[in-house]
Amino acid sequence: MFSKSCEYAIRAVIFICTKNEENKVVKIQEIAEAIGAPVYYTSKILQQLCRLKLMGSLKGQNGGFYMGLEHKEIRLIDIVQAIDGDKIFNGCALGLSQCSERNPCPLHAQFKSIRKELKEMLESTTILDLSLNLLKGKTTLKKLNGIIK
Amino acid sequence: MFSKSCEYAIRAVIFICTKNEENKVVKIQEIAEAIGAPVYYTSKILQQLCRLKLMGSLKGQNGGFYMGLEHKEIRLIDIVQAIDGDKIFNGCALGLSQCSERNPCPLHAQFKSIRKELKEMLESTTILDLSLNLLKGKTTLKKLNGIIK
DNA sequence: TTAAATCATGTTTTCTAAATCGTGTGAATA
DNA sequence: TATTCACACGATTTAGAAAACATGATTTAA
Ligand code: FES
Ligand code: FES
Repeated sequence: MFSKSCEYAIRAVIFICTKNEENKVVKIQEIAEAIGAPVYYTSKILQQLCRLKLMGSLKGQNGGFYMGLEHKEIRLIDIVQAIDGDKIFNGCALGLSQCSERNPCPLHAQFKSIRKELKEMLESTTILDLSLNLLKGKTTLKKLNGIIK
Repeated sequence: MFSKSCEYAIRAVIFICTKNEENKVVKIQEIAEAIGAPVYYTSKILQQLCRLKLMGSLKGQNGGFYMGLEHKEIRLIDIVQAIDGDKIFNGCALGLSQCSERNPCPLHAQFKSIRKELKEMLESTTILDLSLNLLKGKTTLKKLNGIIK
């Protein structure tokens, strides 16, 4: 569904968003630990999001990543598009070079409604929503035993 | 969504099914050409399906692959599970080691309904259905220009 | 009976996503 | 101003999926 990079990205922004309640920046070490992802790899992904202004960063001592007021409206679809592009929206379910109404693959009709539902979900869900549930302890970013792999 | 192997598998079985109308076995060369996939790779995938009795094969001259009466009821879900396992049904959207109701990730609730719809689609769709539409020319397994990539 | 055709199987190579490394740059603080 | 901390960025390495190869086994037809 999503690439590994995209999964890490989503997990990371949700986590950072929970910390932002306290108006703090979060160090990459802490982020990576919290979401169970490789440190260097995670930092690469977050830098990409920073370039696209989907989040912010501060260098130097007391530096880190943050999601401020200007990022409160970021939605899942923004993260997914930033990392995975829009292949999940216009890619063919059977791998034809492109999905088209004009030349549909045998699965096109059935796939269409699923993709629509997925898209609507990604468009309507904000990172903030997800982070609030995480704060309330309703959801988790790690398995209880701590192993994510 | 699906692995490349799985995409090839689905395209192949649909194609073979159309030929079965004429009660013929189809050579791997013809199959690979028709679905725009690498010959050796495709044969490996089909052999896997044969072992699981999801299709049949004949060796020797005039040999090839076929889908007979005993395979008329094969559904998309059978192919997908044979090749990709059931990670698309019990894998977590955010890559946690496992999807669970007990310890849901932040996307679990939203993802659940989409996965349900996908599963129902795969369960209810037979390869035969898809092949009939292909025969009628309503759908295609290749882009018109022949390039699938 | 022999040769050609075709699937079966194990091994090797290639390609790309994923992960790591090394060095640079900016900011805080002493 | 010097030192240290933390992100930025390009380059490299690793791992696993995808693709190709080589050889074996089985059937048909000449
Ligand atoms: S053409 Fe395959 S999903 Fe649209
Ligand atoms: S726990 Fe992530 S989708 Fe169910």
